[in-house]
Amino acid sequence: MITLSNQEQEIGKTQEAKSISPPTPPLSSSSVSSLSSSPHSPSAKTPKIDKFKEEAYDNLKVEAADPATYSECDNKFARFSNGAYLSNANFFAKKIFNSVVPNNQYNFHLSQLQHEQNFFNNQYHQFQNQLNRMTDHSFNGHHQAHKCSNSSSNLSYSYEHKPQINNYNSVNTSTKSEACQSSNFNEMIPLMNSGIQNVGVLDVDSPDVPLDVKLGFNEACPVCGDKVSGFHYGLLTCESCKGFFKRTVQNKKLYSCVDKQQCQIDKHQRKRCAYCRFQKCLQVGMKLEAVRENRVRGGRNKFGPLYRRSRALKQQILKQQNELNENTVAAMAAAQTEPNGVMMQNFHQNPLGTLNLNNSQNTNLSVQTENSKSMNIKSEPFESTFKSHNAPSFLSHSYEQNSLNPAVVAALNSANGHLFLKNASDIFNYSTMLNSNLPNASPSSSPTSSMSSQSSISQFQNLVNESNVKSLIINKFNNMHLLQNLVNANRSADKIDACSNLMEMSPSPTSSSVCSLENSGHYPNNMPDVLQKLIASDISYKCSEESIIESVRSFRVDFNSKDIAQISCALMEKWCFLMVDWARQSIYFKEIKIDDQIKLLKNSWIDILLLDLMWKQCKTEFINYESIIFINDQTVRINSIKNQQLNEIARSFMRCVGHFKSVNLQYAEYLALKYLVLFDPDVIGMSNPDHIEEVQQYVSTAFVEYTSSNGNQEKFAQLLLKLPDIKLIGVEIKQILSVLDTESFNGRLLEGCLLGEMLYGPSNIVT
DNA sequence: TTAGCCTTGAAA
DNA sequence: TTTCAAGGCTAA
Repeated sequence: MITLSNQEQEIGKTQEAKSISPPTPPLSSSSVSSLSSSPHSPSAKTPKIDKFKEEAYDNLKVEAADPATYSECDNKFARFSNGAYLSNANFFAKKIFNSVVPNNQYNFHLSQLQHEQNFFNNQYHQFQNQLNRMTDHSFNGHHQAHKCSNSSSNLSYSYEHKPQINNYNSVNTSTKSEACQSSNFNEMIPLMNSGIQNVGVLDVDSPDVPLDVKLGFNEACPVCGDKVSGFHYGLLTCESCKGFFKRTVQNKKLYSCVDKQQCQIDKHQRKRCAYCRFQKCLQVGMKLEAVRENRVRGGRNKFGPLYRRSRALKQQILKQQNELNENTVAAMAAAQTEPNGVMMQNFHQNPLGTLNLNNSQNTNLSVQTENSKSMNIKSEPFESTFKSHNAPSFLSHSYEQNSLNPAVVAALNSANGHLFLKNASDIFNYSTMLNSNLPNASPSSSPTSSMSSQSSISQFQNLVNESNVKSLIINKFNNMHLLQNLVNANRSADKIDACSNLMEMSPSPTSSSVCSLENSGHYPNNMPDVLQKLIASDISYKCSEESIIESVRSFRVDFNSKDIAQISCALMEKWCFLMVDWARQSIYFKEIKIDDQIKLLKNSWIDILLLDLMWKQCKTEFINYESIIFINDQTVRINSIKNQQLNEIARSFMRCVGHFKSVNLQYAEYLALKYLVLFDPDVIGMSNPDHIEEVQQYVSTAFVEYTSSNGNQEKFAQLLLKLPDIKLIGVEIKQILSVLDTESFNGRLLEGCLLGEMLYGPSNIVT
């Protein structure tokens, strides 16, 4: 039993930082402490913030499900005997989200710890950012003075039997400007890029190719860019970052940044700020739990499957690069025979890369893993990918033991939305202003509608109050300069014609109908240029999609089958490829750098899949909310899903669908939602986040303009409010996949798969 | 404190 | 037996 009393909180609060001067003063901007958390007392902060924090700390009580398994707990991490950690960020987040667990006692099943941690860390990061913004805006810079140490003082609790301080607070400010060259990101390049950007001339089988090149060890360290020396603490890093990470964790070091926690970390400047360096280590995915508490030397750790998967991917990539190179050479040779280089151009647009899914052509890749097992990847039939596993029944195994994640329920039911109402109402105001300024504003923007607008504000705020998470995500769109963009927006009149309402009159446009719309060039006369472009870009994908869907029709999802895990993952794998293929040919997206594409997709893949599936339901004229139509056109009754967690997810999913139906979600709006989800400028490590934000603004501006001009000024906000729900469903699904893979398949279910790479790559912490 | 090299030892 | 990711050592 671990109880945090007020007295103990005070212990944590009053301990003073012990700063040690760095060895090279001119370079150093960090101080280090091995004991304390914060040089600033809480009283130095603003009353409002303190009050909020007190509420968050109040009555915090943590109870391990099985005290015997609990081995260590300090002020930042509870460490359990199985090596799992639960950070105080999670405790904090649970409190913030007003956990539904009775009596504020949190019971943790060890198997859930790590999966919950990812979710809560993300929520915590977002909350911390909100807190910073709120403080910055509301208290005129008071917070700024303590910003670097605030992350320590926020969470300085201690526990009764081990009151030592150990701060691994992973709060971080997005370092948008620096290129984050994650090895795992690089791994995906050939998976998605069948163009010629990454062509390398490499004979994998040649004895002349050094082993390090074969295994990808010639890559840059994701932390500092130095040469990678091997897998260390979860991913490929250089020797120095390995050592730095080890020293920091083993010696429980505390760092602080004297600047803005945004120091650039590269090979030459990595010594300058230990705080930012360690934050970056965590950010790119180095694993605290890989540092051994007992310092036992030698042997291997539990990340074997992760490393195996990474290696298998590298092997696959090298092979693909090789094949791609052959294709490129062939295409270039062919292009030389064409007077105008037409073939080369076509190759760019629709290359016959190894993973081209624009048609139903099957691509078989045989990958030799390190243990010499031959593995079929991205091939058809998909059963072959998973056939070797004797899986226990999906329904009868681990998931039956796990109830719906209480934290997710808590997040949904949180009553703390008032903290962010300002942001939400800002969006509403934007929407209203836009509407009133539109040249073809709808009647609802007339003076008589202002009162209804006021009541709508209340309604809108009530909606926002439903969930903290909703507000957090809404806030991501808050800073978009919608009005300014609207003013600048080009609304081309030349594409408007009398057949304008054709698309809107079709609540369920089929691929063929959409194609015909595109071919005829007819769009609703109030449809902004940007949305027209989104549709036009989507057309080619949708036209080819039918053949792909046809190829997955053979998958029959039976929740009572013992092979449900394999089949479901195979279907999702295929679906992922479809989605990646869609993104690759999408306007705006195809123009950005491959590395950035990868990061964006890894950040939003599950949300995009969900939006696609929701749209599939919406297209159904007579929708049955008791059934879900899968991507393979199979209809599954929700009642037939006996697993409670999956059943709940399915119902949450259909509630979103119901909402979309009720507001009459249109094709263009569905596309706009996908783009808003995909183009997230807060994804860490983007080479040009400003451009991503710019695209997001284009789309959101057009979105607002369009819905407003259709007389529904609230629709944009209403649709936006569903994104957090979709995000949460995605989190749950990813959690299920992850637990299933690790617990039932020892990490082999998704090994070497795109799905696995999407799931397990370093998290893109959204700030 | 850093970072390159060495030793260790469980898993493959 | 080999591999390789841990921790240890130590010159800078």
